[in-house]
Amino acid sequence: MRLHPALEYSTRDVLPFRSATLSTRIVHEVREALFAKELRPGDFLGTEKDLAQRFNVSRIVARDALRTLEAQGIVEIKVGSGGGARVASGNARLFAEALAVQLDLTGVSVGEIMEAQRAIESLAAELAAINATPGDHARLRQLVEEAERKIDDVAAYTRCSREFHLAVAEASHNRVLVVQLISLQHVSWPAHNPTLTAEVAHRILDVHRQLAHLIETRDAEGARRLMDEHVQMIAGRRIAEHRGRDAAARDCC
Amino acid sequence: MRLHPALEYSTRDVLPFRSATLSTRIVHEVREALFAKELRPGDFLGTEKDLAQRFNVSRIVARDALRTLEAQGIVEIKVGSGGGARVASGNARLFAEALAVQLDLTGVSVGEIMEAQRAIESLAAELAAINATPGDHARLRQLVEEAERKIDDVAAYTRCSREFHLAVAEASHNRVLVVQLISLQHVSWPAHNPTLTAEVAHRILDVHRQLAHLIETRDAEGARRLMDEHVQMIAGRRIAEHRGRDAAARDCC
DNA sequence: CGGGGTTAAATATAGTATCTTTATTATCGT
DNA sequence: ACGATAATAAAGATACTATATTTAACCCCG
Repeated sequence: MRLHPALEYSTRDVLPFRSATLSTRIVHEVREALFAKELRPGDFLGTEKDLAQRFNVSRIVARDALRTLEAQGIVEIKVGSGGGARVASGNARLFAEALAVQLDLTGVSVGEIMEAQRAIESLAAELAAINATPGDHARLRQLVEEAERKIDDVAAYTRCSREFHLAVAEASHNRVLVVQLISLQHVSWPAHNPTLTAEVAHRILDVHRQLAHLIETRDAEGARRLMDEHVQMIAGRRIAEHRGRDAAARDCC
Repeated sequence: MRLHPALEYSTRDVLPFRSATLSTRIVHEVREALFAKELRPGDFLGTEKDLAQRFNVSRIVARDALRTLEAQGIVEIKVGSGGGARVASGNARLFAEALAVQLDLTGVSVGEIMEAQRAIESLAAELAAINATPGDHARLRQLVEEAERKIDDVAAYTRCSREFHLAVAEASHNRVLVVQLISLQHVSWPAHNPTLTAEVAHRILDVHRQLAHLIETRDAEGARRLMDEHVQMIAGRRIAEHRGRDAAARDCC
């Protein structure tokens, strides 16, 4: 099978000094080729054996490089005939998890996350009012109705609410905002929603309905302001929940 | 060397079905332990051999898992006596590159990136006006002065400008905003700045000076508005540059 | 002679085992 | 306290077996 031309002559530049390990060199070359547009999603990178020969290393090294590239979402690996490594297309979920891990390791507070989320979602609402298509409008209405039906099932209602926020971001037609919101939700959104009372649920539903309406009537400034306010309310609840959880942990442990 | 207790009994739950590969199972268990706060930065995970024994697999599998965890920034690996895998602390650079790759693979436009950057930086300026310490104020002033000295050296001036924007984000004392800005700059900031004229450079410097002043006088609303306007101006320039580059590519190829 | 489904061969990763080399740290002796 | 030495652990190489997947050959049937 023919290899992608971007890697044809990659061994010509003999390594000046080994930048730590052999596999990192391979990883770097592939990444650079990607940024230089010499590689595009779907391109065939080669098999373990191919890469090993091309870079004049053992298969272990090639394998290490592929593991790293795979973990970074740069390549997809398939086994069997016709298999091997191919350049992946974007994968928001993978990236969202990477951010979640980093935020966890950095030890950021809920407050910091919610502040960022406010910025992202306010802009998303503003742009949604400008860019949303009739299809987006329908989806937002549909999600509001679904949440209304599920208002007594806390878990389902919470999931539905999260979907609504994501749908607003998607209606903005800005994929950066979508990716960023997914990753922040991954960290900030509660799996169970212990402090959700019926009254709060109704208030949230009402805001969502208004948001859908403002977006449909293309009131960008109104949508922005309402979303801003709404996320601040959510932030307050999350921070309070978090303080409660910490207190509970102190009590029981 | 003692292993971290979070991994002591991880083999008790026999695998119900192999979720694709053995190494992914190890990766998942470590990640879950991380999110469950059973593992914290600095904790010792074990050596390749340790992990292999613990999960009852060969060293290659353990190694695959460690390569993946390393690529995701979850662990750091050291060779030699006393070496092995340890849980890493946050690494913004690593994450920024991950976002850059994903945005590249997804094929997002410069416009989308700059919109998101506007949201992030406006909020950063607002929060900087509220949270900045005297040390932050000094750093901002210093960067403005440095840029003033380097105004004739395009590359140095561009670098300095970027530093200023990052310093504002750091002055917000919100680490999420810092991480997000680093990653967006990684994609949007030009290495060379071909359309930067002396007049534009002076105008930018002036805005930076005003921003530093508004942050120092704790005018949150003013800082926010000025930054918003400023990033919109930058966005316009980047988009124009990009169109120019595309046109040039069409002409020469 | 043509089509469709089954089987077999080819291919490539997943995983195992054992080895050498190299980098780093810990230890021990002076 | 310092320097040589031993111990440790990853980096890398080699040669396997097992398993999954696709391609292609084949056979049967219409």
